[in-house]
Amino acid sequence: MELARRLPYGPRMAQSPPANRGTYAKSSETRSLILDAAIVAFAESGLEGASTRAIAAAAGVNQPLLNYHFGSKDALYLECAQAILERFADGMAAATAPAVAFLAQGQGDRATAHDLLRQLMDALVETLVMGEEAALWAGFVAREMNAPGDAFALLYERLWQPGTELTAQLIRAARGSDPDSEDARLDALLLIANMIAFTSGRRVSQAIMGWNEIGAEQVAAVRRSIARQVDALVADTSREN
Amino acid sequence: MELARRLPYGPRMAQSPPANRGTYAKSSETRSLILDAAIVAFAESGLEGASTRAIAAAAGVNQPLLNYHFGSKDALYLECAQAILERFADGMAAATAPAVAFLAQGQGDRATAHDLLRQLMDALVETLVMGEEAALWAGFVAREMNAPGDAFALLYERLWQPGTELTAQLIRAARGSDPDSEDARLDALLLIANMIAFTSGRRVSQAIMGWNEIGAEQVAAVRRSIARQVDALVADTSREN
DNA sequence: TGACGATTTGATCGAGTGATATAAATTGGC
DNA sequence: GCCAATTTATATCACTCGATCAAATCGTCA
Repeated sequence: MELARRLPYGPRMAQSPPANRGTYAKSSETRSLILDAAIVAFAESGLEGASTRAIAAAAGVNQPLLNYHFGSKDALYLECAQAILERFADGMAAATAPAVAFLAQGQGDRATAHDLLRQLMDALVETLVMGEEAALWAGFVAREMNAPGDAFALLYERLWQPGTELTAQLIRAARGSDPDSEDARLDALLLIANMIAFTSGRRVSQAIMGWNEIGAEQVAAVRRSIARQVDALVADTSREN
Repeated sequence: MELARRLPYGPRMAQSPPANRGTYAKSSETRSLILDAAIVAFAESGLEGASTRAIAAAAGVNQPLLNYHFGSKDALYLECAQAILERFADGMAAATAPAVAFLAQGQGDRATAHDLLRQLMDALVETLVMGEEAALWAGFVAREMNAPGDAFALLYERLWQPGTELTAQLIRAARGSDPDSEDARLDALLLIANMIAFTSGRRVSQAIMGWNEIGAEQVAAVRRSIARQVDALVADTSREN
């Protein structure tokens, strides 16, 4: 896990010739072509279900090119995970940055924390439920969560852990409760888990709701339901049952 | 889908000798041995990831025996889905039966509906979060939800659709709201989605909560959090935002 | 333009897959 | 004990898989 951060492209260098890649213009273009196709394939079929030949065909290139550029199928899979992490973080930056800044400055008033929490969840719904390619990312992430593979440690450290921690701290700040409260962490987990209904469970949920598409109207409905949960979560300052 | 119900063992009969199986006692025993091993293997590795040789080895039998009993790998996979459905339904019967009876008798008071809803969710948490083999079922179901395969239609008709419908009707009854309310269905979906945090997401959640095990104490915490959600859900009778 | 390395290709290797065939051994109900 | 159902052992088929290699192509720079 720590090794993965220090040597993100490590395994490939060890066995492949391209030491100074990027000199040629077309090379990096082909690389991202393969990467995009691989993300789709891995998200839809998993590491074992997606064949390198199918990925190559989808990318419009030859099969040995995958190993030339990425060293191995496993290394390509890892780079897909990293690319997904980066793209997701970019899409959420507008909502996470203010929240992080707020928490960093120590004590703030509870109303602001409540607002930031609601905005964070709104952004999450907007990104995951509305965005089309985010549905692919969710498929990838859901597989790795269900059956841990090579990318599990990476996703845990850079996605699940910081995501739930940020949410939990906002909940605590909005409640004005103990900053070590374990309840807030559990509530954050369950709150975020709601998203799965419309990410990896999109097909099922869409069928059950009878929605032909998931457009602005549907996203608004989901957002309302989540917002109501957030309000109930924060309002409940007495934590004994 | 309709065909699947009328001919649950159809595809096998067409190509395999055992027309009158079940005559011998040991035969059915071996069958369930294979079935149990297959459920574990499919849940952990998926349809493509689990090989028939590995399943046979885990069951302690020969590989050709799988096809002798089930006709094909796909048919075995389908029977696993059916077995999971039955076992899950058995485990939930104590909670679903009163709810179904209550709803069948037309109008009941809202407090009773609220109670039944809470008991239904309690049973769901108890079965899915506490039960060990339920974690396997969840892995199987999560895969099929994320990437629909041969068992999708079966799971939809016998698990997701009736499950969310029952929950939604209880929510409506507890609220005293319009029995056609779309909001209740959406709320039911998100409520049930919470479970995923501790089924297919069990590993992640356990690490984040810092729980060494998921025992009675942990299940109680989850149950409290869910119960609070149910209360907030029902209390909110004004449905405009 | 020619040279040389980076990139891309076609062909192939060994391993593993699901399914089937065959023959023999074992089992259990009648 | 008969006889069919079940199980084992072994071998094989046709196929797909990831990975590798030599050769062809491409792009940059001398």
